[in-house]
Amino acid sequence: MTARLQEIFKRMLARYGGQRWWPADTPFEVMVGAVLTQATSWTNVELAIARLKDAGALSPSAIRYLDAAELAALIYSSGFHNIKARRLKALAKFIGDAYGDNIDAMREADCDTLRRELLAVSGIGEETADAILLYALDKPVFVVDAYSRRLTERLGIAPQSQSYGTHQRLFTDNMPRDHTLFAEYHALIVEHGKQACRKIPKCDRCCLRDICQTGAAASTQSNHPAHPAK
DNA sequence: GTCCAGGGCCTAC
DNA sequence: GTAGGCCATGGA
Repeated sequence: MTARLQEIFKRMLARYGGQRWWPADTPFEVMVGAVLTQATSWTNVELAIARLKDAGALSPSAIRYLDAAELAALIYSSGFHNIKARRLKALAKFIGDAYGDNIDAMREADCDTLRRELLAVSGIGEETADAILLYALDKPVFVVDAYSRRLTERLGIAPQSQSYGTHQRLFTDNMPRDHTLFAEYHALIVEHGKQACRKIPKCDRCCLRDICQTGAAASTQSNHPAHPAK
């Protein structure tokens, strides 16, 4: 499995180049983006982050200070604005209460402990917590999302229905525990998903088409159904 | 007009 | 424990 995962990484890197995620100026901006992108396309999130920046609201204290309705208005474009406003305030409160708004202190904290703390924050689930740990705090955790589930299912590596932890261990147990590698791998999976895995005709240009179980190549060789909707 | 997007929470069963 | 509903906008 290790060699297979490395081959997949190598091909995507050659095809798409280094992604150098996450697109943000500060670790806290990464955290905000991780919450806002829940079930939302990144373009909508960018609009919301730009408005938060303009309002000078991209710090834990500013988020705490803002009225929930004001915050919801600023992040309107990201969808679920009322819920996400509550989630951002809960996250900002946690950072203030537990770490005194000191992001460096969070970075130095024990990874497992911090993950448990983040999961206890309302609105932070496993994927969001891991995105924060990996991209904002340089912790070596792998982010499992819809893209990685879709990819591993199509490559016949793992069924999409696997639990989050099982899916995550597929990568963490078979790859060097390096946050830079995990960040790049996940970013490449997302880029690959956007460019090559969403529409069947694009499979012709997919760098993984010869090992894909459900792609165009596979479906022309058998009666295998084309890509599942999600 | 319809579908989907870099989830998570809550409720019912 | 798990399936389903809900939260919601913007782009394709």
